[in-house]
Amino acid sequence: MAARKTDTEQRQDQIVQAALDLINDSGITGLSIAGIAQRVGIVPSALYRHFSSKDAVLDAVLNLIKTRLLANVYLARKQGSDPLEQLRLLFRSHIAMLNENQAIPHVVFSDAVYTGDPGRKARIAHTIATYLKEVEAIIARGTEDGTIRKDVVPATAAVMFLGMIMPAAVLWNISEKKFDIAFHVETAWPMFEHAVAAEQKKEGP
Amino acid sequence: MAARKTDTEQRQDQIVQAALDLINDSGITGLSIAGIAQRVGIVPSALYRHFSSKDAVLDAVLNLIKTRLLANVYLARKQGSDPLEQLRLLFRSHIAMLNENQAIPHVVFSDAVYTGDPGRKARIAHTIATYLKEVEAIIARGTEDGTIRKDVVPATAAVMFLGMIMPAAVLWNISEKKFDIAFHVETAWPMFEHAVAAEQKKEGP
DNA sequence: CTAAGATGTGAATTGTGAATCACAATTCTT
DNA sequence: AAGAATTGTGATTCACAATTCACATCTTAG
Repeated sequence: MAARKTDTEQRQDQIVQAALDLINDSGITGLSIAGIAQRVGIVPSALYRHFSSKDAVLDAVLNLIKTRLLANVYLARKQGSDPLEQLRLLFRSHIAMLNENQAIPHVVFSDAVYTGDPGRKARIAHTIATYLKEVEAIIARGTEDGTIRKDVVPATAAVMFLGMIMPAAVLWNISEKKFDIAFHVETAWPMFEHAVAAEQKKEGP
Repeated sequence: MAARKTDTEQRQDQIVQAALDLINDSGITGLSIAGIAQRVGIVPSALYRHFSSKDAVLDAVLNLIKTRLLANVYLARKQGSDPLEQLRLLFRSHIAMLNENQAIPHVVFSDAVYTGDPGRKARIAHTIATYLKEVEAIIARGTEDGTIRKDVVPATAAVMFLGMIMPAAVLWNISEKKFDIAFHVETAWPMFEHAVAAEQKKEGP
């Protein structure tokens, strides 16, 4: 049954990914060294060859999440032609991300993350703050180029942007996937646009 | 050191309140039989005279939260003259509630709540759904009496209403209370109003 | 090929927190 | 006030999960 020996670097990646998957399935509560090890195909004690502690694994997971979140932002910024379009893309991709990455709300909202290293809470706060700053910057650019109304407060609009995603994630998760997320995306965006856009887009002929 | 003997009913109230307080302070993770007992002033094993298990305590806490949430809605509905005003009042009181009741987001978001009784998740889902239905009903009344635009989808608007509160709660909590929640209330509401109201309120002369 | 280093394994250790139980102290009933 | 019922206590059990450790096995540099 001996597992094939593998580079620490690869193992670390496998472990972090397994941890993320495990959180997706069973939440933070279900995150155990044994569970991770099983998914990776090694024995629990072997995991300590690659991470010094469970906390260290959790930190690595948080880093991965941070990376993915920000990658999303950069992609949207690159692909969208104007600020409003960039936000729309970000909104859609972020929602699409929920399927595979329920772990994000699980980890970010759960206080299980806070016990242990006290610096971790600060680091999560920093990640969220960074994400919000990015959104805020997009909005600020929108107020400058006229796509977004001048009286919109970028910081607040950024929080409300998050407010389209966060409740949707929670509802979708808590309702056993019964919450109609596609409908939400279609109807929430026009509302948000109405709240911030300088002029409404006309539809039809 | 023997604690004074007290009616089970009173003790149950004390225990639920202590549990709620404990969650406020230390999150779901910090919720322990020992911790609750200490706050109540009894010994851990004594708690089992009043609740059959930790799960039973948690269920009682959820009930308390449900009651408080809905009480908020009924009060706002009673005091507000028109639907939009009712929403504004609900928003403010809900935010004000955050100080004492951080436990609500803690409990709702934490998956610690889901492990154990599988019916609990459903019950939480039901509570949130009920809350949303109430908000939705207010909005629907608004579209009828003309305070809210006809093209606003009540269900979506209700989720976005929640979206003003939920991220604020999380940010406030995660930033060690540094998030400027008063500012958020002042600036988010006009945005929401702009998104749904039939006409903007005029300011100044 | 072989020794050193890296990785994997199973058993044992430790800590934690929920739950149980026999017994003690109190409150209540009559 | 005596006995029953209720509530409180301390010791203890139980399950579970993280971590450590001595030893086994693989990989690779030389």
